[in-house]
Amino acid sequence: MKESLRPGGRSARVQAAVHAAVRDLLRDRARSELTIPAIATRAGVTPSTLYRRWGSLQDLLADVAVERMRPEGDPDDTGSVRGDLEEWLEQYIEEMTSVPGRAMTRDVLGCTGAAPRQCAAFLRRQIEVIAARGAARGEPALDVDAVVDLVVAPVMYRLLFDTAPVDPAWWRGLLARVVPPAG
Amino acid sequence: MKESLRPGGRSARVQAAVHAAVRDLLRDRARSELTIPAIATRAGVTPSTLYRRWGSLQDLLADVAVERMRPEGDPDDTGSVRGDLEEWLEQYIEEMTSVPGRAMTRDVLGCTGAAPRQCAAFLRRQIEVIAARGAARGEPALDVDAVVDLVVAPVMYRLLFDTAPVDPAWWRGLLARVVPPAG
DNA sequence: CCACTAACGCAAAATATTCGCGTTAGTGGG
DNA sequence: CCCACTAACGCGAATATTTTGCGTTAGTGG
Repeated sequence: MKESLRPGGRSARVQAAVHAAVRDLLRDRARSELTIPAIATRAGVTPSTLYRRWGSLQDLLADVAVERMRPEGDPDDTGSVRGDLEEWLEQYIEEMTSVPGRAMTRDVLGCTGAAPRQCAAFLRRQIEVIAARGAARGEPALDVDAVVDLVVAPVMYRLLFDTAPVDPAWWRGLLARVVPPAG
Repeated sequence: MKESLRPGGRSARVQAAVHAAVRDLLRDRARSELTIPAIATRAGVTPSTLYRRWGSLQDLLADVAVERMRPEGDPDDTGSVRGDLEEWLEQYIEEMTSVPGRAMTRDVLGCTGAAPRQCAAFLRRQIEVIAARGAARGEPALDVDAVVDLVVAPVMYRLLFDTAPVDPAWWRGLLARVVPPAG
């Protein structure tokens, strides 16, 4: 994430070790035990390195969360825009409904940097890929803004402001408002 | 916020003093200077009181933010559901677009308690009031869920994930999807 | 191979957090 | 009104964390 002036060798190793340490501790230990000194010990570096490089635990967590939210590839191709969106949303919601998933989003929002914008960009990009594939197939144009505003945003709102699980019928209904069911 | 077992006298005074101290410091000082000891000094109490009662700075800030977001009264009555919503949204967005406004929402989301749910409840309640007034006037029923999902959620998404100002034409367009413009 | 310097390690100093214990002051019963 | 009870607070010691100065290490570019 950090556009380091010196991205090579040691810096990269330290960053990888720290990220791995955060992911490990985030899995094993309670959140209240997730402290900078603990992460530093696990990563084999001194705390001051983390303070200097990330500034605070919040910003470090946001950095790690952004990396975990970065898509590893394009959304699955199901043969139709509607199918692609449905598949992609289902996976996204499943990942983000879990307690650690919700925590990740909050970590992103709790930082001082550009993590939130980056995250939103990831989501939008995935939708754009789906839209582009649909266009190539000759399907009617997908309104990406509408998907963000009328589907992604309500889902995110639920995830952030409510602890209840997200009803599949509900978000499929949202999707149907933007993209008519295939077939 | 705290459903104290003993809400009277001293406890209430301490809470009021602490909330006031947070609001003051939040206005005067930079956010990085907003620390528990600083708040305690300003409020005239010892830090340990804050730690015992609120647990952490995050939870204290969330508590204060919830109080600031609690509506002070019903939305203005403009004579129509559409007008009420427009007026209410305009005020809400204006308040929340500012840097401290956005910070408030993030404070709410960064806590461990029920602040987010409480906040969402506030918003929903306001919309319900508008809906009830409309019903009493004989207007067509307002779908409160639709307002939350298709208007409030997208606005919140923008506020949280983007730093750009919110375009009035855009959110009025969202509103028009749910409530046709008043004739 | 060398000069340059970003990034790191280390340790001391400054701050923040936790905890035990005594005290204060709401609360409820007589 | 008075008293017993105890939640909530104050204080200070003990811990834990964050910050900072300075020497060292190791990428980077010539």
